[in-house]
Amino acid sequence: MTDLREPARARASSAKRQRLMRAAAEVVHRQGAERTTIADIARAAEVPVGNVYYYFKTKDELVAAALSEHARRLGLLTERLDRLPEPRERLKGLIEGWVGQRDLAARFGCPTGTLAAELGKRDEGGLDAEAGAVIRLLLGWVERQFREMGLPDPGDLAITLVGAYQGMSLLANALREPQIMEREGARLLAWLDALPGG
Amino acid sequence: MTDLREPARARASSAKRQRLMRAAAEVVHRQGAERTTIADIARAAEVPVGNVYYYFKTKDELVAAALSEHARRLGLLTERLDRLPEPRERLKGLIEGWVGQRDLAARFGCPTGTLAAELGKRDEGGLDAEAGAVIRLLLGWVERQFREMGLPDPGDLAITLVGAYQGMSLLANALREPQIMEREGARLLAWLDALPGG
Amino acid sequence: MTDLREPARARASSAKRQRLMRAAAEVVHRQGAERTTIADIARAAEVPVGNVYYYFKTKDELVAAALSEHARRLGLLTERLDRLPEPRERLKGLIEGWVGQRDLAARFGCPTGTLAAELGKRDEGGLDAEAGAVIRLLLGWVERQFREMGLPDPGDLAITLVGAYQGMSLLANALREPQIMEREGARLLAWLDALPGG
Amino acid sequence: MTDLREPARARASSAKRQRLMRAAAEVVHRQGAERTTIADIARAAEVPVGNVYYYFKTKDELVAAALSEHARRLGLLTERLDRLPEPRERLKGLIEGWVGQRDLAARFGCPTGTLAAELGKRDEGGLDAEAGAVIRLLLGWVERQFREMGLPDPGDLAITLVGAYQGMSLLANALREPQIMEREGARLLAWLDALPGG
DNA sequence: AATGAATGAGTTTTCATTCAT
DNA sequence: AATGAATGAAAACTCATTCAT
Repeated sequence: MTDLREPARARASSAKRQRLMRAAAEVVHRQGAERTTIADIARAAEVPVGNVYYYFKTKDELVAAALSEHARRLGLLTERLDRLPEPRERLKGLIEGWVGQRDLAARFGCPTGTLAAELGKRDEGGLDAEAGAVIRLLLGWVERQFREMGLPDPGDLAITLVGAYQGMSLLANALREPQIMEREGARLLAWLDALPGG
Repeated sequence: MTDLREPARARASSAKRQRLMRAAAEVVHRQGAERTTIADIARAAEVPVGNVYYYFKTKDELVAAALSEHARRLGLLTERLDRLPEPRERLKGLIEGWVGQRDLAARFGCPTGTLAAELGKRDEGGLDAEAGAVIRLLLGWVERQFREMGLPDPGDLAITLVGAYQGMSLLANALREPQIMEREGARLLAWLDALPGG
Repeated sequence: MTDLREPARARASSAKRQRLMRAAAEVVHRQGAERTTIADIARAAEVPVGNVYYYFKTKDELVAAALSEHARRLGLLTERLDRLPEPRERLKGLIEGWVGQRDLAARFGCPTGTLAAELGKRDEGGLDAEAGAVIRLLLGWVERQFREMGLPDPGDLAITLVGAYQGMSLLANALREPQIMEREGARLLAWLDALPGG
Repeated sequence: MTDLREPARARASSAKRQRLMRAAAEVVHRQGAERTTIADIARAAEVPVGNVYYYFKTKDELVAAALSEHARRLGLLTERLDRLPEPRERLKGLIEGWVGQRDLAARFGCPTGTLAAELGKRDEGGLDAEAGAVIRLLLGWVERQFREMGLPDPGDLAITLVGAYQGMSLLANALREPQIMEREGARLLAWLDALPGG
């Protein structure tokens, strides 16, 4: 009775599109892009298969949508972390976030990393580049924190930190051992603390 | 006409089996397990499609064969490295090997790591465990070197080193930047040198 | 605000209907009935897809509309030609009109002829008969000219002339050679001139 | 018991491929390329749908196969006609062949002509050119006969004759009147007889 | 009348696996 | 052991038509 007059159609459509994006992100994370069928995503989003194509013209567009959903979530996370006063604290918050996801990571890996690995095997479509772009978002944010700390080669440090995350996710996943995330997370926190800078 | 025919069947079969394993390793590395068809592997191995099933009863067995081919190669590498007198030198040799593969890694990632990531999304077949086992081989060897160096927590150190390798491979691949392998490789070498122990 | 709104609905509907008919004629000529989607026509007519069904209940009705649009255009042409005093001149005008369309014909064939050929393969819906009817309009008009010239078997002559047109259009189209229209057109003009009669 | 030792596989495969080509030619002639499904052709050839793709990788290849089947049949016809001593007699034989097919033509048009018209609406795939090539085969043969008769502009005469055939087929088809084929056939025979030359 | 969205049946295509020699 | 061929179950995608306002 309150917002009923807002454009119902646009709302519904938007909502469905969002549902599809989220379902795509989830299902693709769990099953991989190749093993995920449109029907899987449609089912997860509770949308009839035929209707999916009204919102996304091809399966690749849905995979791209999954990627931007991950980018969006990354944006939400960094936005929250940006409220912390110290860059070092922000980075530590990031790592704690990673460790907090250890069970999911040990089961399915990093959503963006595993997707990038899978898409990297293609030589058409350009989806691989889109996956790379999402990872670059993360790298960029991390680099900014290191720069703000006044450290030299913040780009390299970002590669090291994000690389460690990707590596520990992959190992935790391959060995199905969430504890790897904990141990490596602790090591990274200590490493951060040992770094000089503000 | 004398000894040439004796083990003809066995020999031929063995040779073909090997060709198929190697082809599987190569093609799966480049295309991913899911996007690789039996026909792709057969073509690469120059074996008629129908004949593949004489050697491997299912596609999964071929993927497993690709994994053991990677394990075999890892074995060859560590065997060679084991001839070095110092464990620290062996580890440095390992890292140099990784960096030497930077272009391949930047294009297709680590063969075992990307395969493990892909297979990790399955919940049937147990191939994921086999991928994990290959990675464990590497971890075990690395751990032995650290232990031989007399360092505490050699298992954790192995996770850190191998994790760094997986992470830098993934980033190099996702961003298509082989230099990442060089820079991170240099960092790892310096880290090794800075470690105490024999 | 006075008379502008009176027949607003009818007027608007009429205009849209006409736009749709014309778009259907054009697009179907270029793409063929089967390859043309309702959305194609809607887009060309700048009418929202859902709205098309207000004016035409089925796709077949739209194809029929394309046919009557062609009939209408034929009517305009013959009306204009009918102002010429001599039937022979009218027929020559007709041929000149065909030749004038040589580039379009070489690209897409005769609009009615190719549509008749396509619809002729159906055995339901009766659209094939409607296509035949449009061709009969042309044949009838041509026959009247020959009759007015006092020639025997004017119906057969009409078949010959219109058949020559359809044949040259098809060949020009199949070979993508507009010159065929010119050469055959010239031959037909000479043939007409050589015929006896007023 | 006679030819049993000929390579059974090759024979079977060849036979099936031929069956598919013939089925494609027939069904596409009757239904048009666009309205014909792979399943239609498979059914007509009594081949399981999935197996069709062993012989033809795409539907377009099947349509191309239909075209070359028509070319093959044209070759058989002209080969037979070439045994006639006089080029004029050969051409008359050609026309008689056309008239002999009047019922089929009145129902479905000229197989090659209608297919060319349909394919001419595409702008990708190059099938339109293949259709044109088949028509060129016919034009070339006809032109050779006119040339052998010592007539000037044999190419133009060929266009006129083949054009008349295509036109009369189209009209007979559009109006569903086989008699058109007869009347126009008779006219063409008379026209041929009236031409000078050997 | 108008319109974005929804629906579902149909079509092409792929491919692991099996079959028949 | 070897091999071309066969099979059938998916899967992506299309589109006429209908629906809900």
